[in-house]
Amino acid sequence: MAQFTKKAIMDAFIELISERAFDKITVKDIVTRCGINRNTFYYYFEDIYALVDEIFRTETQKIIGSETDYVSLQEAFLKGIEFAAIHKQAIFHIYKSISREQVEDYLNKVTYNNVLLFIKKETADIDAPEDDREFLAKFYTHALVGLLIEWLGSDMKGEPIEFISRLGVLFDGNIRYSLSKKQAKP
Amino acid sequence: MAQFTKKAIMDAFIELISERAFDKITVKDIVTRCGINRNTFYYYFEDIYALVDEIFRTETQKIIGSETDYVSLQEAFLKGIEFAAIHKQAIFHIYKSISREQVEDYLNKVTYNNVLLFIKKETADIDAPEDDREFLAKFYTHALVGLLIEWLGSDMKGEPIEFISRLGVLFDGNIRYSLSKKQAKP
DNA sequence: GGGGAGTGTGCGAAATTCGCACACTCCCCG
DNA sequence: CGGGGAGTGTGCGAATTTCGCACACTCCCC
Repeated sequence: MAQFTKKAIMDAFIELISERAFDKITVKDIVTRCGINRNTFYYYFEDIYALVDEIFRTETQKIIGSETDYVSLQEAFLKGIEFAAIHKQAIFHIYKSISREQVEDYLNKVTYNNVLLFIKKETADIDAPEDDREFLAKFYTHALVGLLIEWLGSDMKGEPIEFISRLGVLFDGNIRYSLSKKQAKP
Repeated sequence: MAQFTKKAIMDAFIELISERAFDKITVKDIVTRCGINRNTFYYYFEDIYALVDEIFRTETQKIIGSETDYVSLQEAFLKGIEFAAIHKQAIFHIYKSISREQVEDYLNKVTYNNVLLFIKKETADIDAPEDDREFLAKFYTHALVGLLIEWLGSDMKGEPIEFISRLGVLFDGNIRYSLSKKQAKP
């Protein structure tokens, strides 16, 4: 019940997708790589898409569920972009050949969660409704993910660190200001 | 039949032994760490000593079986000692609390194999009996392993690279000389 | 239009993993 | 000294997982 096999299948796919495009990967390739029976694959996954789905879900969970306590949002994003840079090939292959939608959805979820967490921490002392924080988080999420997607589209040119430093000026002070300004209205 | 579980058990032990001494590690610790039933452990291993044994055997095989094609013997040993430095804690705990014999045996086998391989390559053109090459390999193996054991005993003080560079002068030219000298006798 | 490669499914058999129970040792503590 | 707790190793049978084999189906290429 420890399902090491399931993990092995997922790892094998992650390996393969960083080597070649999705349409060049068969179920047989996957099971051969981890030395198991083809039927065992189908025991765990309905098909190869279900596998990709599960990988996205668990990878997202790894980040969302980790409750990482970053000092700044920039730092958090740097980590994220570094991760993206390391898995450049894999992300690129998935993005190009499987599901742009899924990649965007993944980035949105992960980003939104981190942004919201950060905003809540930064503005804990300001008495504003939750809705406002969530709206603010959505705003920044779309901005960031949009930039990330562009970065993906341009074959990830440029260093992550530069990308991040440019974001700096947009964040510092802005979030607190946005929230308290709305609050001052009535 | 892919036995991912067995590997997980071995990995868990390697993790644990790098954290604390052998006599502080129970079977329960191991199975808890990889989330399996205690009986599953006994399905694969007779006891914890059999596990250690197997780990030594497979780790040895990884190196011996890899037929690594090093340019020089020094380079090969540097790799080995770097490996030892990385797994410092684990090797140290095993060496101190389980089986000095097993560690020495492990080092001897791995070292002998690498040395013999190197000697054969270096002296392929010299017409000497295999016995002579094997004797020469044993000689150098004991010398090197002795130094390694001393290094282990002294808590692995000093940088691996220094250790290796000192060996350099002992090797260059010496091996060919030793073998051809014997050959010139009759 | 036939063959090769890949997919997805349906078995039953084999292998693996699990939970539970038991006997045994060791060691600590009152 | 005696009991209790923690760890070990074993013996099941049940549950789960993995495998091998067979089959129907699609797609594509020659």
